[in-house]
Amino acid sequence: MPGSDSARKLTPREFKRMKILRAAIEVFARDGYFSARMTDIAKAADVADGTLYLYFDGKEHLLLSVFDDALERFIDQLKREMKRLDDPLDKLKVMVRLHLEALGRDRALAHVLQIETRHSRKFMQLLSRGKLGEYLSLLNDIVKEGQDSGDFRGDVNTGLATNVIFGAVDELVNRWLLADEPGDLSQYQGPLLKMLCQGIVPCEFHEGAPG
Amino acid sequence: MPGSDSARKLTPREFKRMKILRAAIEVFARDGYFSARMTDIAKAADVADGTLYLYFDGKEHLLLSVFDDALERFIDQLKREMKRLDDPLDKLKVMVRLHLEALGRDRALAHVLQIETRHSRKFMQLLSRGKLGEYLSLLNDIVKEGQDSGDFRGDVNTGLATNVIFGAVDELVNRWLLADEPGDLSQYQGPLLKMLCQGIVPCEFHEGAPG
DNA sequence: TCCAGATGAATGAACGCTCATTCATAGTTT
DNA sequence: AAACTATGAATGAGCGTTCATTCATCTGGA
Repeated sequence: MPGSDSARKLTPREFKRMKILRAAIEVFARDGYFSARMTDIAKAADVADGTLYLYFDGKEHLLLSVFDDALERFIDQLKREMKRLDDPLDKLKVMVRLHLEALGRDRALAHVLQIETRHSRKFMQLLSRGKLGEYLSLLNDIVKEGQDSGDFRGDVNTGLATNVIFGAVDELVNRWLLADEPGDLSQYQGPLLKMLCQGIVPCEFHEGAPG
Repeated sequence: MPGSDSARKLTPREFKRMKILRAAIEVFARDGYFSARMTDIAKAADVADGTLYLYFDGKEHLLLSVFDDALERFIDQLKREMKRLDDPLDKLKVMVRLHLEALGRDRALAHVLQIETRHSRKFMQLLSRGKLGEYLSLLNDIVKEGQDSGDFRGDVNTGLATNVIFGAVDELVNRWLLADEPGDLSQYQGPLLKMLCQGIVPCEFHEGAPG
């Protein structure tokens, strides 16, 4: 179901573009970027091979478009939700929830975002400086805000904290992708946040910097 | 420098095998698995194309061998170090330190392990059930031991905690791989552990489960 | 309403290039 | 000279991309 995203009617061209993107997601997820064949994507989109090139510049551009399209949607949603909230911890909760929900809802997309777009360093760098960078920057802002307000510890490096949070969520999604019997991804939201907030060592044992 | 790993002399055959593995690491890291050409690996190993097939069953087997070889070495070292220690927190520290040091020492290897071996789900599943699974299992044991002894919180799911720790380390390595000006990877060991142990929220704010 | 002509989106067979792999030959050791 | 190891040019399958052709739709004159 392509359905209702921004509640606006799609032109025939936009509709076909989306059909191709959707097909690309399925095929990239099933076969992997390099093994996936343009012919198969065309077949899945119910479109001729050549048509792909009327909508996208080539295979690589198609993959990039999948990524950009998905992240743009997600970031827009995120920004909208953030406006309603003040408490940094609430913001963090919502961010993690949306992240897990968005990917939990669409395994194929999750696979493409998590695995297929990480092939070459060059490619990753492109992504990092684009939409992914924007996403990380949003997360970083939340952490910073929490530290400034005293809701979060001030004695951990902001960038490192951002890194740990993102890494934890990211890895959780990865493990869910590899699991034989997946279950609901967003069920981990609560426990994950608890661990990120409180750490693994009970308070009474906390000392200065370890190591 | 291939150098002194198990302090044993290598047969000529073992030596050439290692030379090929090393070359494969460099070329896979530089070009990515799919773009890398066997010819280039042969050239880098100073060996003819056909020779590769006297030592490995093909391109995919070569990538898998890089992974297995590196992880086997690492796991052996880890097990040796663990024997000397009792305190779970010390074990965790050492594990994180060795992880960061091993990859920090060899960027090309890090790149192959982090990026190139994650291409297809099928491939990842193979890895997860092999050496990578063994590594995760070691980490899981440490967390479990700490929880049983009361050194770590018992109220977080063991698997999830393992996941968060691994995800955090893994993502840290990823960001280091993408950085323009890398710096020393193991410098983050202390801060990373601190954050994993204490979380991001000060003790006085801790409550029951969030969400 | 009907039709001739114009438009450009869609098609898919064919092209051309890129490698992974092979194997006939050459070299080296015992 | 036999047995083992290495070589690297040749092979051929696979696949991204192109482009000559088709076809559905639109236009406007009768």
